[in-house]
Amino acid sequence: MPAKKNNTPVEPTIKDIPKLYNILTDEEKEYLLDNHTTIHYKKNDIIYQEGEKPTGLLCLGEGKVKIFKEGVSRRDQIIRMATAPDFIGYRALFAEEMHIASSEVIEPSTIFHVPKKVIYNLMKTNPALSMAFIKSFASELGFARYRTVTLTQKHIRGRLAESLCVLKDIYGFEEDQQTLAVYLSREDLANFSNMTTSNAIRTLSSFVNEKVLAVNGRVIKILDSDTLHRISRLG
Amino acid sequence: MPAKKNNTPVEPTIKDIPKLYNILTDEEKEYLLDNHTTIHYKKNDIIYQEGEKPTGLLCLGEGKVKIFKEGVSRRDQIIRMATAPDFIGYRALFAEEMHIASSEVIEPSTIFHVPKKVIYNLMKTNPALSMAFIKSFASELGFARYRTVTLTQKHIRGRLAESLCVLKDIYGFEEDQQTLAVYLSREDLANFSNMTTSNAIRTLSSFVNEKVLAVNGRVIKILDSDTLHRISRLG
DNA sequence: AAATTTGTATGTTATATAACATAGTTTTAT
DNA sequence: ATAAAACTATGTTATATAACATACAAATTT
Repeated sequence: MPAKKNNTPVEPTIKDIPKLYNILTDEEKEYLLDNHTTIHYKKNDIIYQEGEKPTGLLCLGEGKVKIFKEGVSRRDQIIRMATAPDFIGYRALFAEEMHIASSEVIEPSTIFHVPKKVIYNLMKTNPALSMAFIKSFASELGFARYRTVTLTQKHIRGRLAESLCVLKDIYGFEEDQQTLAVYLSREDLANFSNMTTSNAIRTLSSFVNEKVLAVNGRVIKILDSDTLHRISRLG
Repeated sequence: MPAKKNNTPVEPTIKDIPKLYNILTDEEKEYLLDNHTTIHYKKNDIIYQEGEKPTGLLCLGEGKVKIFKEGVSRRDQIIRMATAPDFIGYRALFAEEMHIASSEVIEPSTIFHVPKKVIYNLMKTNPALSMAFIKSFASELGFARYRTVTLTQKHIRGRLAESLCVLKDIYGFEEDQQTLAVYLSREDLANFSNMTTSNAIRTLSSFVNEKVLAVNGRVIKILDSDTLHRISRLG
């Protein structure tokens, strides 16, 4: 196993997905441990693609992935940024539909694949597990609706500011408590904020001029969090 | 009980919510029948408002309601149009959050209120019920994401055309197989399509000129469904 | 190391749509 | 019945943002 540059000490296991593992009985835990596979992905790998059929529950044990939908005229829209220990691709699984979005790795990731049959069996015996998925769905749906309104109604500055706040909530800061702990291209930032890449670059630059951010390549420091939130709030 | 002008013959009961009632055991059915209330609403009534705390599961037994979020600058956005026998307000219930949207009656409606405790008890004993909610959530989340992309990326004509197609899917046609079986103000149509009222009126007029629609007040006839779908698809 | 590709930066122009204005029409309230 | 309010219609103007263009920088490939 290669040495890690970050401070994650050990290889993650499916035990690191608490909202799945922790609510199981000992017997169920054993069943899960015996019936899942671990897959490692490197940056830019595609985990699944729009139109494919889900085969099981995917749990992000480590890493960062983006989930995006192909837009009307080839302009992608990032609908979700996931982090460990999130479930991914489970909407299509439970809806019994094809994936309506694709999933691409942003940072080297470890994924646990629990076959559909296995997860359904667990849900039959454990009501708390179903409840956990219901909770996940309810909160994702809330977020999706909130975003629909803001992405359609806020102006560019508000949208980008909001996206940065959301990224901060999801990934947090590095040790300096300023640097966003996710490193996206301007294009990804644009696709997450519903704007063109040019406008993401431009707006980022004006935030730097206004001393709200400091930007160096993909490294974004939030210097004035209050102002950033205010810009986001006012639209 | 007043005579009905439409062909719904009888007062609905909670037995008319199949995805809830039909999956229960006899014992559970009795428990549900004994532990819910029926509320009648008239047009323009508010069922619940953004910020309120849900107290139970609401099932729309009859009628039509709109669910909308207050936008950034007082511009409402209709995020869902519901019809019997839909669940409403259940996202906030299961997320254990305040409502993030408001619900207003479009057509006289009958709603069954199942106290939170009761629905949770039923879910504990009946895994199929949880599964039904998971399915509901998964399909709503899919729709929400699809709409986020189209409302942000399609042009006005495409957005309005899509909204009309969606309304057709939800409410269907009247007996003539042409007239949309829901009668919305231009403002509601606009708020459902992410545009100003003026632009909804204007675009509706151009669809009439193009013989795609026939419009008389709030009565909308879809004359050329293929073209309408094409306009929606091309954005 | 050179060449190619990909990403970033910034200026200019075009355009879709909001904002505003006015008026006619229908519905609701007094 | 009349007044008031809400809704619909259409024309004009303003503006936010996309589209396009060019250049430079960084990363990747040969």
